[in-house]
Amino acid sequence: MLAFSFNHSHHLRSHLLFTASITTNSTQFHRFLANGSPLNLYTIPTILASCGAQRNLSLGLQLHALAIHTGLDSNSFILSSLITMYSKCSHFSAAYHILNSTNPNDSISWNALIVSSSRSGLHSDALHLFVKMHHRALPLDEFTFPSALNSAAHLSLVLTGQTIHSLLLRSGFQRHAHIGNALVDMYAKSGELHSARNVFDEMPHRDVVAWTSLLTSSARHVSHSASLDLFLEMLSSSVNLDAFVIAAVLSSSAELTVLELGRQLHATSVKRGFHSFLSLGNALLTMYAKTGCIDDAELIFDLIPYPDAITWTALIIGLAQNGRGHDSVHVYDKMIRTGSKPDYITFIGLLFACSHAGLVEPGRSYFESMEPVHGIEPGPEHYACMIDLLARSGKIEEAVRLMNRMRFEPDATVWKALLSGCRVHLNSGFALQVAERAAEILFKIAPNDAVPYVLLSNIYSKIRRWGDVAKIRALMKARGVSKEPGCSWMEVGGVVHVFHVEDHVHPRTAEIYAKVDEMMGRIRETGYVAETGNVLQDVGEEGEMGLAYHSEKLAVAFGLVVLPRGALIRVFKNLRVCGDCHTALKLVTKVYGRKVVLRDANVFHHMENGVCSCGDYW
DNA sequence: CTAGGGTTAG
Repeated sequence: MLAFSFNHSHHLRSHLLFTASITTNSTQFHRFLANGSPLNLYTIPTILASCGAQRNLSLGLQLHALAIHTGLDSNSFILSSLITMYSKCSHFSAAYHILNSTNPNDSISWNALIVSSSRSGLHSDALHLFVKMHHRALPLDEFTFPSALNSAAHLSLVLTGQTIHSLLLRSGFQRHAHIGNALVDMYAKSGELHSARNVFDEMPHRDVVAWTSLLTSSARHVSHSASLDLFLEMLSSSVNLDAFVIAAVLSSSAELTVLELGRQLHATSVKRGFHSFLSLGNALLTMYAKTGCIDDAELIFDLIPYPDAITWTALIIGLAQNGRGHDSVHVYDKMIRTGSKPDYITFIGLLFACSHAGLVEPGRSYFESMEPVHGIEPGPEHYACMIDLLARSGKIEEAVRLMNRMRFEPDATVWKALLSGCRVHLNSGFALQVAERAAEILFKIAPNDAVPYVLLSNIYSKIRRWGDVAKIRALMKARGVSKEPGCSWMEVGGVVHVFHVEDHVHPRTAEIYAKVDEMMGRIRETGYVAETGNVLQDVGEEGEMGLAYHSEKLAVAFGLVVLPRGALIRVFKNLRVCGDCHTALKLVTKVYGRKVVLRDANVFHHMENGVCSCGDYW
C-alpha cells in the first residue's frame, strides 16, 4: 500500500496522515513494520503526532526505541516530535529528560512542553519554562506567549501577565491574532475587564474568540445581562458566530431565563450546522431545563450521540429541578450502565434529586458509594444534600450524626441545610432545638446572610411563637441585615415583565390587581384559607398587607390577563415561593383550568389541576 | 512537530 509515488507535498501529507491513522492501532503498526514500510524523518513525526493526539503512550515508546535504533533520535525534527508526544501523553518526566539532555536551541520543543503543561493544568511549570526560555535568549514566538498568558490567567497572576504583556510589546508579536486574544482572555479571566477591553479595542481584528473571552468573563465577574449586552454589541459589529460563542450566550440566557433568545440561538445553531458540537448540545439542554421546558431538554439529550459527564449531569439536575427526581435516578443508573464516569457535580445533582423526591434509601447508598466506588470524596455540597434529605424525612438524629462524621468543619451551606430541613418536622422538640443551634452558629459565621434569620423566623411563626418572631426581626434590623427583595418575572413576546410585592408600576396595574382579587375570590369559594404561617417568609419585601399581593401572584394574574385562553403561564421568581402562594396558585390552576410553571430559587413547580410536581416538598 | 474562546453546581 505504500508503493505509490507522490508528486505533491499535499499528497505526501495526506499519505502520511493515512499512514498515521492506520498505524496508531498496534496490530496494524506491526503489520506496517512487517511490510518493510519505511520509518524515516517523515513517517516517525507523523505517527508520533497521532500517538500524542490519541494519548497512545505505548506505541510512542516503541517508536522512540526504533528511532534510537536507527540513529534518528539526534535529529531535531524527531526530538521535538518526541517531546510533543510525551507531553501530550502526560509523561512529563520523559519530555523533560529529552529537553535537558539534548538542550535544543529551537523554540519548538520548548513550546510543545509549555503548551502541554499549560493544558494539563501545570501552570507554574509552564511559567517556569517560559522564564527559562527568556533567560536563555531563545526566541519567544506566537506559540510561546498564548500558553504563558493562559497559565498566568489560571493562577490569577495579573502582575506576571502584565510583565508578559510588556515583553510582548517589545517582541513585535502583539498584533498577532492569537496573542491579542490570549491577552484579552488573560485580563478578562483575572477580572480586569477594563484592561481586557482596552487591549480588545486596540486589536486590528476583533474576532469571535476575543468576543467570547469578554462575554464569558462578563458573565462571571459582572452579570449575565452585561454579557448579553456585549452579545448584542457583537451582533451589530457583524462578527461571524460560531458554536463556542453560542454555547456561552446560551448559558447566560439560561441563567436569565430568556427562553425566546435561547430558542433563537437554537434555531441559528441548527441552521449553521453546529448541532453536533457537544458543548453546544450541553448548553442547549441546560437552557431548556432552566426555563422549565424539561421535555425539550430531553429531546436535546436524545439527539446527542455521545453524551459526556456534563451532558448526563445536566439532565440529572434538570429533571430534579423540574420535579422528576425519580427520573434523575434512572438517568444516573443508565449513565453508569453505559460506562460514563460521574464527577463531583454529578453527585451534587443526584443527591439533590434524591432529597427532593424523598428517596432516603437510594440517597444513602449513592452517597456511601461515592468514595469507595467512584473515588470522589464527598464535599460540603454533598453533605448538605444528605442532611437536607435526612432532616426533611424526619431523621434529624441521623442528620446530626452524619454531620459529626464529616472530616472537615461544616460550612454555612451545611448548617443551612440542617436548619431548613428541620422546619418540616417541628412536632418533636428535638427538631426545634437543632434548628435553634444551627441558626445560632449561622448568625456567627454568616451574620449578614438574611436566609438563616428568615428560616428561623418562619419556624417560630409556624409554631406560633410570635414573641420570638419579633425578636428575630429586631435582630435583623439591629444588624442591618436585609433580604434580597423578592421579585417575579414573565416573558411575553420577547419582553420581560417584572413584578415586586404590591408594586403599582406596571402599565396594566389596575387590571392585574382586579384579576388577583378575582383569583382569590374564586379560590376562596373552593375552601381556600390564607396561611399566616409564612407571613414573614418575605420579611423586608412586604408591607403589613400580608400575603395577597406577593410578586408571584401578580405575575400569574398578569398571565391570565394577557395570554391567550389556555396558554401555559411561565413565571420565574428569584426567591423560594412562599407556602401560601404555592397553595393559592395550585388552586388557581384548578379553578381556571390553566397550567402554571413557576420556577423559584430552588426548583420548578409544574402546577396543573390543583397538583404540583414538587409534591408540596421544596 | 508547537497556538487563542465554550458546556454541568442542593
